[in-house]
Amino acid sequence: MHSLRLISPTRIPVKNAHASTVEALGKSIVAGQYPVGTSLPPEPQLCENFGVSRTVVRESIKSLVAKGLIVTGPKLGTRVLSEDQWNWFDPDVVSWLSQKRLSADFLRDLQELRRIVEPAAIRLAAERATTQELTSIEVAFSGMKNAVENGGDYVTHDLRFHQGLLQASGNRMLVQMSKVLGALLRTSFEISTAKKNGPAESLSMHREVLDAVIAREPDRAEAAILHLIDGAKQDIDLVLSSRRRIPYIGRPASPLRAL
Amino acid sequence: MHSLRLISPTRIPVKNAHASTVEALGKSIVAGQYPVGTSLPPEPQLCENFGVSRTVVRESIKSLVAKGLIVTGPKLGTRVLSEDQWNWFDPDVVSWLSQKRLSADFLRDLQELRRIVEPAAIRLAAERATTQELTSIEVAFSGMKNAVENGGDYVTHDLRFHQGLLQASGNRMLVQMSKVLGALLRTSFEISTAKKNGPAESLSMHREVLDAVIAREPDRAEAAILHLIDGAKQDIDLVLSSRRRIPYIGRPASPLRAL
DNA sequence: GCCCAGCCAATGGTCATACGATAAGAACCT
DNA sequence: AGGTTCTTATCGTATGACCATTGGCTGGGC
Repeated sequence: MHSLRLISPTRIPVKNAHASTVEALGKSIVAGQYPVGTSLPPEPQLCENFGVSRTVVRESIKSLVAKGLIVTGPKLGTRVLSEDQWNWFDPDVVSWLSQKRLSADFLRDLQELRRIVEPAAIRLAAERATTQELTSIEVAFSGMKNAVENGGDYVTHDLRFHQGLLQASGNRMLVQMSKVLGALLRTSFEISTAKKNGPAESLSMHREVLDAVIAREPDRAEAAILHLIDGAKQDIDLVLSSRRRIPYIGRPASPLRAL
Repeated sequence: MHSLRLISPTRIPVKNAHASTVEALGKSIVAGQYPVGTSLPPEPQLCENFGVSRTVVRESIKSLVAKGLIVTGPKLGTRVLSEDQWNWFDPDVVSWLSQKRLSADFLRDLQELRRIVEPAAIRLAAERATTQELTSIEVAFSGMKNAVENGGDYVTHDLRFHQGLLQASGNRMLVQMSKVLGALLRTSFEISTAKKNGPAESLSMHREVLDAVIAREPDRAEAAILHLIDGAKQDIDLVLSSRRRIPYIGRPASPLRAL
């Protein structure tokens, strides 16, 4: 049995039993493999499915309980809770959702949230951002600019830019949200990046946002970010309407690439 | 055996080993008993402290890991993560925070979040609330009114009122947030309720909010809720400034009662 | 004296087994 | 048919053993 473990040549994908079990179970649940209200297979069955001991299965289940996905109890088994009980701000849950169930609903909710949170956050940032935080955002912008001019990973720097803004709001709740919004941002960035001149076009808008924050002008900063957000919304809506439903998509890295 | 169940008037205190261990550990951590970066006592020690088996301790730890409070590793021990890694939207974490560490920072962040989220949510609610959702809010309002006139639990109905509004926004993220904002709402309600005529005064403001939503007038609804929120903020600020620091408070049910 | 390599032990990670506790559903009695 | 008891599947808890990882110690070499 031990020899099996040595077979895998790559080092990274080998996560410990607990982590991979949590991920596998979590993804199956958010993907809808076990409908809400039904029970997962009993523990011994799961042990067999995943090839791990009951200890690992149980600890994994406890992790998912902590994230609000399921409840457990003697005789009632491991029940999937209704979606509004899930912890929609847990980074893992959101990550699984955006990988396994990138539905129009989910994107709409996220888009709406972004339009609420980011403008408010940027107002705060324009008032309280430290020079250090501003520098960090400036660096992200340079990365974006460089990616446009010389080619490179635009999306990553774009993400850093927006997360830097939320960070600069100085509100821990908003910072936490940046982790969640990352899922949406990545998706919308990939859509708009796919458009011709997408990055080049958005680059100037980002510059405007950053300038306004540096100038400590909340109103201007808010207007600029709204401009950016609504542009992204248009891109997403366009894609969503062209395909009636986008229920389940498997590709982790770039879920909407196919569109 | 059945008779035993009838004895206890309160349902809560009887919890299983896992739940109470998670709660005890979680509260100690958010209370700052184990400073960020340090390690908790090793598992055998915790077993002894809580009088449970290693199984329970380990599963509890996994739950806290899932909430972002700690990380574990061989030889590392169980390390407390920095606060910005915590899941600030986990209902348990927020509940522990508001019970064990009701700091001015925490209240300020929550207050800020509320002022961002609730007005936006109410705009959405004014546009999309179903008659059923409106009825549920109306019921909550009746409860508040009744509490003012005949005495009773004002705060609970006040909470239902606001959570009903977020629910009516039709956005799952905002609904999730209502669970978190509950912590702030409860606190601020208790402060303003303590004021003379507090409830009576706020009752008419709530009426105004609800009327605007029913009339489907987002602008009016937003203005009304802002009025309400800023009133609450004043109350909180007043209390906070009268006492320079409110670092740690133990009373779970009504943390600021003493003020 | 300083630095690096290699060993060591502390601690979490995993496994196996046994038994207790609970509640859904069946069987039973009235 | 209705309620009550019983059965039993399933999770909850406990125990003991061993594996795996990693920080720190130890010792040797430069």
